Amino acid sequence: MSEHKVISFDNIKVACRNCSLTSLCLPMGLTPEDVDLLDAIVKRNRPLHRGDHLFRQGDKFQCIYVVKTGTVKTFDPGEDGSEQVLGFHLPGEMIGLDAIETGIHHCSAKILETTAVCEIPFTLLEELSSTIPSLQHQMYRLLSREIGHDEDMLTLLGKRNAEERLASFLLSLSGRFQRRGFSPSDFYLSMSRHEIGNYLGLAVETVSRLFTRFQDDGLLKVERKHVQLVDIERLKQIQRGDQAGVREQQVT
Amino acid sequence: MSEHKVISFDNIKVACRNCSLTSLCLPMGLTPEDVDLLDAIVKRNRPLHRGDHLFRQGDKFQCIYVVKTGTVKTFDPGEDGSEQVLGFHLPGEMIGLDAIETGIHHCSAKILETTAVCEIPFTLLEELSSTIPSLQHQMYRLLSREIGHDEDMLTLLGKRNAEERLASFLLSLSGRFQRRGFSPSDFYLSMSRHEIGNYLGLAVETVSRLFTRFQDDGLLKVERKHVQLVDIERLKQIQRGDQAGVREQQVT
DNA sequence: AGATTGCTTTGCTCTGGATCAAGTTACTTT
DNA sequence: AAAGTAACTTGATCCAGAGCAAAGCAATCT
Repeated sequence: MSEHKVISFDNIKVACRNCSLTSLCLPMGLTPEDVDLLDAIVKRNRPLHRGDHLFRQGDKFQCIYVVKTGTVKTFDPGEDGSEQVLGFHLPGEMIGLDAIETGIHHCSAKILETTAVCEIPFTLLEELSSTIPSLQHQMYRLLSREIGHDEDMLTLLGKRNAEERLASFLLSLSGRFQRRGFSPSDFYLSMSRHEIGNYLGLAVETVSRLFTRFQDDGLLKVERKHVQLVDIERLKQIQRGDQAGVREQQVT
Repeated sequence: MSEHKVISFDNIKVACRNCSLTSLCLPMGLTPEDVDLLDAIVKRNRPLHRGDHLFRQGDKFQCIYVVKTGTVKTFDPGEDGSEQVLGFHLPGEMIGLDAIETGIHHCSAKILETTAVCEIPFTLLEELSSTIPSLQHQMYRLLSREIGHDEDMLTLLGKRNAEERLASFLLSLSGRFQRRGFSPSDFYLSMSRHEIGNYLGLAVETVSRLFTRFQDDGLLKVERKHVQLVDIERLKQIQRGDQAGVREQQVT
């Protein structure tokens, strides 16, 4: 019964230069000719479905992936199966950069909702980047950004409490949606409470309780996967640990 | 009274090709000629002293640094001064990769003990790397390694308990010392208990207590900064959460 | 030598979140 | 529609590790 009748992406001949993600994943300063060269090595595949693996830890590293639509989660499965979620990847975000060093995928990547990805053979990308300085530059920037982002996460896990972590998480999503032209205050979560907790180093129950509490305090509205951020300012205060946090006591 | 009479490194004309760190920081597959080119852009400075800043968060990013001798700690000072230690860098390790993206240093770097560093102007390195494919490749690998390492830290902070974290930390140092030709089981800590705790997301007191407990259990000997790992095997068990942990109960 | 300062250790108490244990609600499948 | 299953919520309890306070020790200064 694969009569899914999904929109086939095969016939969509949108080159990189026309891709709506250009400003997110492509180097600024590439000439149209350069973009065509890059475009030529990018493979566009049929959409993947929830639960599919983009790759698994231990797989040979061949390609860098860029999310076009949908969401992908990356995680370290752990010897004993005690999965650690490493990230949730939205359209325009790259996946697989941690595999360059060893040539073996260091984490696994799983589709959270119907997703289309671009696939870029790394060897070709690398060759191309040595002939196009601005592409090389962009690659360095992307890798560097990833490092910076991971460092932010280290601070989150090392220093922030549960409230601050969830607030940060929601604000991060909010900002990323906004940059993609979606509402920063009204969106759907494509990951489960369990996955959020895992990502933030919290138990599912804690995440659930915090959602309830944030809602009771008028910071947001949640219903299942649907979130509406009502008071972003106060969420930002919580994020930076601005004392008082939720349950703002009336300061006399 | 700058009559420090420190060993001047100015007259040490050790080129990269002769540097003992070659296998750690230089690309495999660079021809001797390539190494000379790289060598030409590397600046070698006089040693820095405990407490000196290599750079501060917010500084303009100009150079990548490589530790030659000594130890450097990187950290995010945090708005409110609630420092988060991001890493301890031993000889052969690179610093500053997270600044490429924005051109502004994302974290600060401080010297923990008298340290010599090589300074590589990034713009020159970047240019050079586009003419030497194997150098470019090595740069990608180094950046990727950093990402992989940060991801490992995320798992450490997100999933491991205090014992597992300290064991991991000690084993990481042990391995890195070994690769540099030093004893893997007998070394000095150049960072304080406070800094270790901060790095591992633990309170100083917890770190101190764990050292005591590990010692009581015959895993290691500590005296101030001096550590001797006595039972590395058991430390590895603890690291991977191999149940029983310390206080191995007699299993009848 | 004695005093000052800054780590580090140790004991005691407290708490944020984990864990355990039921429910509850929403999808799927039949 | 009923039944099953997976995700989520909520309540109750517990505990690893934080925080506080007070020594203990080294290293430096006077």
